[in-house]
Amino acid sequence: MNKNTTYKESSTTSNFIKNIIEEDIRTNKHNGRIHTRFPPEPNGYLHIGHAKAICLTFGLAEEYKGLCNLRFDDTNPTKEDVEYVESIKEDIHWLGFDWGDRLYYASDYFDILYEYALKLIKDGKAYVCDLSPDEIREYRGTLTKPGKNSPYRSRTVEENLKLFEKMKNGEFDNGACVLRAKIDMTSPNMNMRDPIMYRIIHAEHHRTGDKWCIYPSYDFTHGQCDSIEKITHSLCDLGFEGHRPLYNWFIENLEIFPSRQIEFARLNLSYTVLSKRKLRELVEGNYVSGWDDPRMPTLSGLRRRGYTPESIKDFCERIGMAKAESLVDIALLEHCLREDLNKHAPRVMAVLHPLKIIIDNYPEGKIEELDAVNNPEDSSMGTHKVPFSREIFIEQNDFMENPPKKFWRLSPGKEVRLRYAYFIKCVKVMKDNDGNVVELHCTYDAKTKGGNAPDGRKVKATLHWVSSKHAIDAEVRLYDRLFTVENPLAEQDDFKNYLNPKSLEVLTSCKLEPSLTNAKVGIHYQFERLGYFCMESKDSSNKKLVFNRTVTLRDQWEKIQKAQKQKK
RNA sequence: UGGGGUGUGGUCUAAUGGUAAGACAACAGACUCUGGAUCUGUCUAUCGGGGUUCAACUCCCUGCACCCCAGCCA
Repeated sequence: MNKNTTYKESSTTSNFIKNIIEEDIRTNKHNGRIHTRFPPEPNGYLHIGHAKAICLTFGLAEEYKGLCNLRFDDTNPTKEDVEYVESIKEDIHWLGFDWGDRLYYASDYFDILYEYALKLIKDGKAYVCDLSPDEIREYRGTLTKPGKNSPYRSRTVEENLKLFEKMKNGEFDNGACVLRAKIDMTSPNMNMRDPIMYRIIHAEHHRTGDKWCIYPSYDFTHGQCDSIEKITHSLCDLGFEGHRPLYNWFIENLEIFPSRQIEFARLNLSYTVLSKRKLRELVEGNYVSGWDDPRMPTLSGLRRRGYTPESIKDFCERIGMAKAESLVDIALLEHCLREDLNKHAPRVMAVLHPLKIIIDNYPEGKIEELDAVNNPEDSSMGTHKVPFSREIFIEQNDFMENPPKKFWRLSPGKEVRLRYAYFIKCVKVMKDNDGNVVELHCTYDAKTKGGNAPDGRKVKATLHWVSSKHAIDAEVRLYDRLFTVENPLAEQDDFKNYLNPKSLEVLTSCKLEPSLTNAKVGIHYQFERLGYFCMESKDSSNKKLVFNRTVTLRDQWEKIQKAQKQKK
């Protein structure tokens, strides 16, 4: 069996990057070695768009028995912070990937980069330019007009060497001059018009402290770091397509290991934004509670919301990998989540909008312990007990005094099943002075214990419930999509105008079945008939239980209702 | 109007000259002690126009549309 066949068997869907890799393996490029890297800048939190890149780079390494490095791209001390380094590491681990002993920083290579710069200067391929930022922009030309050479372009090697030395030694102020590559000011590719290699920034770096006051630009850093680490396939987003000629130029002129840059389309997700800048705007403007607000598409937000790493990885696999820009339906993410949670989440009963029921013919003071299945998808998860008594809560919307067509739940005179308990029939509706239903009186059929009638009669609906005397109180936070429109950034005005005002609804008088006393952060529950929920990791306490709704269950009834409304 | 990219059902992705496939969504039905899950079925696609070929999503020509590039950000 050849290698090719092996890989085809282990891979799921193919994509253009895997095709390239398999061709490289076939032709024995780099002796068949595959080495990728994930290169975040530590200036913000990772989001699900990064998860796509993480799954790609780490996933490819796993699939082709290669390696993937984690390398922080920390070339701009004014924008980066250690806080972000830690969160990024945590998020990658949470997703289930590991970089082993290959944790690197671009700043690890500042000395080598400096030597590289010296080499280009000595080869007459780089020069110190004293033009001001404005002048540089002016000399660069425009998209349709070629640029013109800087008057400093023809400085001698010796002069450049001396000036660059002075730059390094801190003899100039910020912005006084820069080191530029001498390429071609008339290139139709703006990136090749003598790009900046080094700029002066008198600032403390989170790793190198005050050792440097000149810092290499992205272009003069990234490819060389890839090369130093012998990265074979350097994957980045489409935004860097135009930088590839420059990436290659530095590698060729420095005569170093030829890493290959390949670009793919970044992820866009409907009803949210995936841009660090925009997310930061939401955080700093207090539109959300922080980077890890459960409504945020950040990995920390999704984690707190109750998303599982498995569901996110599955999603990243299913969206595929291509160069066409696209907007993925968030429904796919939710599908992956439900699929995972359905298989693994234990079922419990909770009433979010309680309506009290008194079962008139059930003995006062009597308590029964009923068996409830933990997960119908997985019998090995066993059962647990739920207490039943004369007074219970059901969901307010499980009762309607004047039910429309297809409403199968409780209404006056109608019989329904209480999950795992009995059939009950509504005999009386109690209202307050305003006509609101405040309490129901029902009767139960003792022969239907466990939920089946010996005479074989059927009921159309099964309701979840909680015994009022045993219920535990909790706050439940219901989340909905962050924005009201599919693509907030495509709107004419500010994307923040499309924030969903109902993205968070807090319910304070919810009733949970008593087994939830033992709930823990990190366990995902299904509240039957409602959705998947998890304990709030920051705000929940013994005094005040707080749960987050991760995602609702699919709801046919909601669809029917919408259809009925539209008919009217 | 310089350069670099991208166009496949409503959405995302396959097919690398040989039956246009899968997933999500939608719709219909079956089943169900969750109106969940599961199962079955249905709908809808190669940007346009030429050409090469027995055969084109694929190759050629030509239009069109959309995206990216003029930071001392990455």
